[in-house]
Amino acid sequence: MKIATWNVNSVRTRLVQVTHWLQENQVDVLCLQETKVVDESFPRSSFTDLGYETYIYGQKSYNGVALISRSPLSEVSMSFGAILPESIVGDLDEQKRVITGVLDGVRVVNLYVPNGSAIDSDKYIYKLHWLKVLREYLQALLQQSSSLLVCGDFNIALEDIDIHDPKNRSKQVMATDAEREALRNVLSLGLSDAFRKFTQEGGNFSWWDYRTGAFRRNAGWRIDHHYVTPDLYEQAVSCTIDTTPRHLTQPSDHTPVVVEL
DNA sequence: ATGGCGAGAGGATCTCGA
Repeated sequence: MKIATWNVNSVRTRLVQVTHWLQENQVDVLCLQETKVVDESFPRSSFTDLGYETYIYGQKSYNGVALISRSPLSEVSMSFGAILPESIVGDLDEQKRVITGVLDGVRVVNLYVPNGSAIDSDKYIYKLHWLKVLREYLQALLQQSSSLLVCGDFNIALEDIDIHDPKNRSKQVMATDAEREALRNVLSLGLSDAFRKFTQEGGNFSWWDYRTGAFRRNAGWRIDHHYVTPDLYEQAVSCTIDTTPRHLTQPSDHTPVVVEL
């Protein structure tokens, strides 16, 4: 089973690139983030024409996630509120960032973690709170299923080797101690980084800033991840970053990460 | 040290991303 995660930065702008990639890379589930489109306007037929099922959860202009699956998924749900009580979720579901479904006994969770903007901003506080609620959400899912694959754009580089230039990282959003601690607290549920089963070296990134020629310089960050429970970690046979789409003209600033179980 | 680029909304120039 192959699962891919890709923040496409607008599914409509990237539609040709995404469908082409899907034809070249026969993944079972493609997890999209930042689709940036309401459900009524999601380009479903481009995917159904290729034989894929679409499960979408979008909003106007911002955020939005989708599962593109070769086989029908079961137990599909969107939002924290589908699993957790309103008293815990509060208003977090106003931003569409969570979708999940089950394929062959594996629960796939597709996340678009908040960016956080800047330290000391309200959005940074929001991000840390969101990660606390994420832990509750995943804990609830783990009570239903022991095989969990949590992937997406986490907007966090967990280790210094996940950043091209880690100096000053303590002041940089996506790399602060508080963000890393919040993510490690999530992973303490029993989730491990599938990519690090196979690759220990730095210099492997999944996002490069559009500005300053960051991709040419490989000045990137590894912030798109596949975190899996021990059974799936054992089953994983590869986890790779496909930089091919990032070379295209008018690319997303992220590139796909693929895990094979 | 700062800003760089790109997308959406809307119809000039904002906000937002990371």
